[in-house]
Amino acid sequence: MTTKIIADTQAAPQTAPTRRGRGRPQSFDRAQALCAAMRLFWDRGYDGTSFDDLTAAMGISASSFYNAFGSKEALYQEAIEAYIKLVGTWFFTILNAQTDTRSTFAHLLTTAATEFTRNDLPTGCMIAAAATQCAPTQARLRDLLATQRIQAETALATRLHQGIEAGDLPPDTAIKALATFYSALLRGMAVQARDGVPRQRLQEIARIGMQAWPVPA
Amino acid sequence: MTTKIIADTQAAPQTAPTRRGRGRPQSFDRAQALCAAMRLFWDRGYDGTSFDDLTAAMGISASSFYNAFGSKEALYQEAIEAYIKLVGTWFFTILNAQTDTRSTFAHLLTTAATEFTRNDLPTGCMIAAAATQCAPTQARLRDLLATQRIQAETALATRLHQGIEAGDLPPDTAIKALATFYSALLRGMAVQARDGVPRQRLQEIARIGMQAWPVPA
DNA sequence: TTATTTTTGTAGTCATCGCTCCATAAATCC
DNA sequence: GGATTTATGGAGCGATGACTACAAAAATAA
Repeated sequence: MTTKIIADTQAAPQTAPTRRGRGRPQSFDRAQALCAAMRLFWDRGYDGTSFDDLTAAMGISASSFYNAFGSKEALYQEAIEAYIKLVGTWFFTILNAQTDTRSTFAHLLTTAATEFTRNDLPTGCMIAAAATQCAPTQARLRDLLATQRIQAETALATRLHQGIEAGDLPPDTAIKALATFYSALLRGMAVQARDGVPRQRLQEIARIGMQAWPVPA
Repeated sequence: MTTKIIADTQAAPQTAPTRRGRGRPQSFDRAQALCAAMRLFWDRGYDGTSFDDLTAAMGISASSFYNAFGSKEALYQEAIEAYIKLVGTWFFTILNAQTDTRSTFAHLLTTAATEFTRNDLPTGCMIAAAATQCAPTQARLRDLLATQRIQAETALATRLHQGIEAGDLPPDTAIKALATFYSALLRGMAVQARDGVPRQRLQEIARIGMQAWPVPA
């Protein structure tokens, strides 16, 4: 149901320009199948999602799966990208909005509280705490996730830097530390959300988190 | 090496009163084997740790394994308990120390920064972000971990309540919210630690986290 | 129509998973 | 010593994991 919400709104334009090649046409909507896989990975993690789970949720056979996505790991990578592009839009939208830095971060935290507790999607964040503990054979996966987390944190730091340039923040603000702090808080909120903490309590975390905002000297 | 540090210091007294029963005696140190399993689970998670990994690290055979621990899941539960008892001591020690509430929480955060980045143990926390994404068949495990996380948060709330009674905190302090906030922050710090964030940066998070401490009205 | 290209359905394959069976070893109790 | 009890070693089991082989199907190109 909600797979459709995302797939329809965002993937439709991608589905349209499907070049009609030479062979037999695909019998399924690739974007929709990817979205179903994303939701499954999001909810159960990489190890917790079996091949059969995936093909069942995507509604395709094993051969179609490998023909279209290559491998379980490749699909996971695509699912992460899809998550960032389709679900994580709010994060980058807020960071790029034309508001003062403090308001931007306040908005980021409160929106995280609502986004992490949507009832039409799995709770929490697909990336925030994923693959932090895994087998050595899955080092590639762990590094992939860690890299995504670092990128999000870097985006926070970049926005703080812009804040200094705009005069929103004192020039001697410890940007990196502040970015790491809010990054950690967001990840913690994601874990809470997965444990079933209700939206209102996450909003409280957001409120208190903004108390740590640096005061002008 | 560090397995011994923990096993020797804490498990020795437990090893001593091993009742010499009737049958053939165990050929291995149960506490030490449990500690080895704990470290493995801590580093790789439940799914990421295979049965063969465990028996190899514990230095025992499959039959000894099942005779002594019952099953992989039962061992994991024991490993969690051992973690709390052996590794997580600092948490409860600090909460029970006779200092003012603010200093207690500051100490908690800075100690977390150091404990999460010990070089003789896996980084981060074994419980903080474990099993938040897993298969439906592992619901028992996920609930176990979530319960442990809730208990830690409850311990924080209890300490805050004592702070009000001691006059450290205003009576109208939002205890639950504050506990949830610091709980989330600690979990986020644990994820950072597993991503390789150095101790100094975690200390920065701790410092900023204390800026959110409620100011007396 | 025929050839070519790509996808699909079905039926497997091979490795690993957690776990078990059972005869034997090593202790205590009588 | 003999009986009893508990632990160990070694071989193997059934289920599930991700993945593959191959022929048939469905499109386009010549």
